[in-house]
Amino acid sequence: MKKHIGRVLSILHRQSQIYFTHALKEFNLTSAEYPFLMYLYKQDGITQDNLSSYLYIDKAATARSIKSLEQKGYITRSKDTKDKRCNHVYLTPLAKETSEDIKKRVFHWSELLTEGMDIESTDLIYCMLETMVTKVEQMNFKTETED
Amino acid sequence: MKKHIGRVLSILHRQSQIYFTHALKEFNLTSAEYPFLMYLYKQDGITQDNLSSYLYIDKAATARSIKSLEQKGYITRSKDTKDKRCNHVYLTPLAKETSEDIKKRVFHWSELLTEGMDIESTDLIYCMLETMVTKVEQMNFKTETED
DNA sequence: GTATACTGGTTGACATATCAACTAATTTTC
DNA sequence: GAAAATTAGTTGATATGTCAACCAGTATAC
Repeated sequence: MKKHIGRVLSILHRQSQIYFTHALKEFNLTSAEYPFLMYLYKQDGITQDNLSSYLYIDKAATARSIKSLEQKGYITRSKDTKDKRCNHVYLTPLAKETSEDIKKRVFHWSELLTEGMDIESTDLIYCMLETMVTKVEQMNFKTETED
Repeated sequence: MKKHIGRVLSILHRQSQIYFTHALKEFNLTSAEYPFLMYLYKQDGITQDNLSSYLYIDKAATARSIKSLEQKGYITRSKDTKDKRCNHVYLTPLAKETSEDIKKRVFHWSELLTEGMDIESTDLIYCMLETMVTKVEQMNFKTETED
């Protein structure tokens, strides 16, 4: 019996968007914006390009989300003094103050999904999903699938 | 160390959209449309509502994808004779002729992701992802998260 | 040093999905 | 059986993301 992993991955993605839309509403954040904040909590001051690469999000989408986060007061931007093409993105006090509450909501989603599962299984699944991501990184569909 | 499963699920979802956009281009199918065909291959003649429920896709999105599949000649629709609200969706000869080739492309994506993993692990991950989907099914964020 | 290629970021066009409002058909309630 | 509630499907507004084209700045080639 062949398995089709795409269906479940799509469902979990769509449902997570719905969850975050509601869970982050009180912070005036959307499901598209929070991933950038989450990475900035680990690496404040990185460039938009770094954010795009880490999240595998198109640089156009990154530009728009970062712009929105700036307007909402969560981040500021400043050009690199040496390489004037680069925008460095920094967390504002607002972002820092609310970080624990925001993170709590974000991790809650993972907890909901893995609730009741034993720790070995959840570790394994995280590990395997990460492996899949690194595999995807090495692919190049646009040319490969032209057969 | 807290884990955030959302990031990897999002990445895999977005990358799969990119893969399917290219892999199904020669069939004139999009990443949004193929999931409906996949389910119809198992259950020809079901209603749009059934498709929405199975795929956890909003009925509005289903309506638009089904309309597009109809225009492309992959499916036909007919109203239920007893319950005139329901649209039954049927595969056309075109859909049936191309089914094996389409399925091959779809399963190829799963194979790429799980390549090199042992069968016990992939079985487990499918099982756990399915479990997560059933969990999501029982949630109701819209009200729950209003705390 | 100038021409060429590449890189980071922005913008416009388009695809995909959700939500809300609506219609039409059906079911429930009384 | 008429009013009210529910259900299947459609449409409009909006959010998210990709791709392509573009600009400006940087790096490479000669």
